[in-house]
Amino acid sequence: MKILNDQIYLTTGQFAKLCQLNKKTLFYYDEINLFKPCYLSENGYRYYSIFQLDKLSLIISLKDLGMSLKEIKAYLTDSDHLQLNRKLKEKEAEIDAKILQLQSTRSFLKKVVSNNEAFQSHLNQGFLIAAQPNEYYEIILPLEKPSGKMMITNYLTDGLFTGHYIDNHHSFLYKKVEKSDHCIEAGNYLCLYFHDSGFSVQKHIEETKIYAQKNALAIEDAFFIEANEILYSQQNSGNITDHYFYRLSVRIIDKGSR
Amino acid sequence: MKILNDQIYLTTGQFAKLCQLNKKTLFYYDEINLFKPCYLSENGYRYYSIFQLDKLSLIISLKDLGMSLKEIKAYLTDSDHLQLNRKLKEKEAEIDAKILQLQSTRSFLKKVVSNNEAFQSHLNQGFLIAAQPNEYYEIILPLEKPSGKMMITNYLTDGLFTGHYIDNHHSFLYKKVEKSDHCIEAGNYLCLYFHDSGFSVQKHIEETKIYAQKNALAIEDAFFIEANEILYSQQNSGNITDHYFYRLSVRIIDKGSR
DNA sequence: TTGCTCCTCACGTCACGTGAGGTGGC
DNA sequence: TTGCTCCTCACGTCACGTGAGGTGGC
Repeated sequence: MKILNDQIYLTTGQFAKLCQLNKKTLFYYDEINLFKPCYLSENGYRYYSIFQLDKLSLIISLKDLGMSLKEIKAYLTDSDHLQLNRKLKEKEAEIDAKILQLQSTRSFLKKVVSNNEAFQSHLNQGFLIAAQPNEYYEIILPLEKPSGKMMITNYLTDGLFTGHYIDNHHSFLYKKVEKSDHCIEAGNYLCLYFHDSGFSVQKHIEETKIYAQKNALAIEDAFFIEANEILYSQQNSGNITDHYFYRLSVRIIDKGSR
Repeated sequence: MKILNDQIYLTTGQFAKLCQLNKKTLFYYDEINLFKPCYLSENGYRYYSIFQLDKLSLIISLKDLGMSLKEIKAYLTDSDHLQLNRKLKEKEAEIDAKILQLQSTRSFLKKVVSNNEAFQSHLNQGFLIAAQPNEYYEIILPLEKPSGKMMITNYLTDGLFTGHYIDNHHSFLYKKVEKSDHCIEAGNYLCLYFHDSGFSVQKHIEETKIYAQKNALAIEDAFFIEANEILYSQQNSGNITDHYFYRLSVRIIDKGSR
């Protein structure tokens, strides 16, 4: 710390500690002319003023919002002042979008956990009957015409959980969405959690039909197959594989409605 | 696209497009054994299954939350399943903290803009009288004992706007905070926006006193000096300097209360 | 004087991105 | 066949982080 003309100056180390930054970060910002000490002594020591904190705070905030240091520099050295204000106001809208994004990430993580828990408790336990609420899906890839264009463009940020629909006439891949015209109707479902290669799915469908008949359960002919690759690859880390944990489910026809 | 045993496989390029990722990112994830194609053909072509999307989605989500790929790999290959679920639940709490952080960043940007606008319209326009609401501050560095420990530890995420308080008996640096014991009392303030080195602050205080006397304004003896380095360095990009744009303000004593 | 801090320089690292150069399926 | 896509390999880049080795102020 140094006092000169009634002003306080901090060394690189002190200033870095104040900001919770690594000293080398300040060296780097100095080197690329993004943020320089306000005073340089004759022996080469860098001195920062506390009044510089707001600017650094702005730099770090913009960096955390995903801007590159080059962009930030362009922002802060733009000679048009009004533009800086305008751009900062735009950033406020961007932050709102990021918050929505984070909220959707949170709900995704929640679903991953509950899906994992379902697989962990039911895998290889045979058939079970489970109530399910309405769920919605969109078709992403009709298996009938594999040459067709794919319909989704932004799966990662947009949708959660993919499945394979099979009935007597159709076969397609779907992804679950919040709301759509296609509905997986609420009701009781006959479910089977199993581990296999996708290639024996048809065999499990046949087994399910037999089981239903033996137990006098009337089932629809629409089968939903969903996979959990997260848990599977956890147990078989890193290896290339086309085997997964699957859940097969088919709706039990409500006797009252017949 | 390739169909094998009723399963659809996508090439690296197709899968990358589906996920809005760069192909090279998938190559890299393969190389570090984080996320591998489920099938590798004899000629070395990578094939991905749509069922792998959920796992990639999880990886990208965790990456966006700031985790390194190494950490994520450790997460996903931990043989203890329950731990994965527990860790993911922890992440949900982290997301809430991030949302709060983003909200405070947004309010910081707002303040930066309105502060800039004030400086832009009032700089070098002479004295003006402005009404101010209550504001609060904490003392961060008493100038009397520069050897003392600094009191703030996390300025960047925590506080906004630094200033210099001067009256007949004290001189210290403060930062503004949401709420504290120290208050800059609401009222009308005599303000001067000027550009200078910090070193002539005393001169401007004297000028202000003279101006007040001439105009029959009773003022307190507590002067608040705040700097705007963001706008200043915008005009003088990259150069080392200890000059800033300053605002000096002093409260006008309410005549009615005398 | 001792220990701490400052500096520069060179190299490492993380997570990719960018061509070059060659092969291969519709 | 043409054009598009696939691959590997090597190198570049961004934003630092990590020592090495030497100086300098309380």
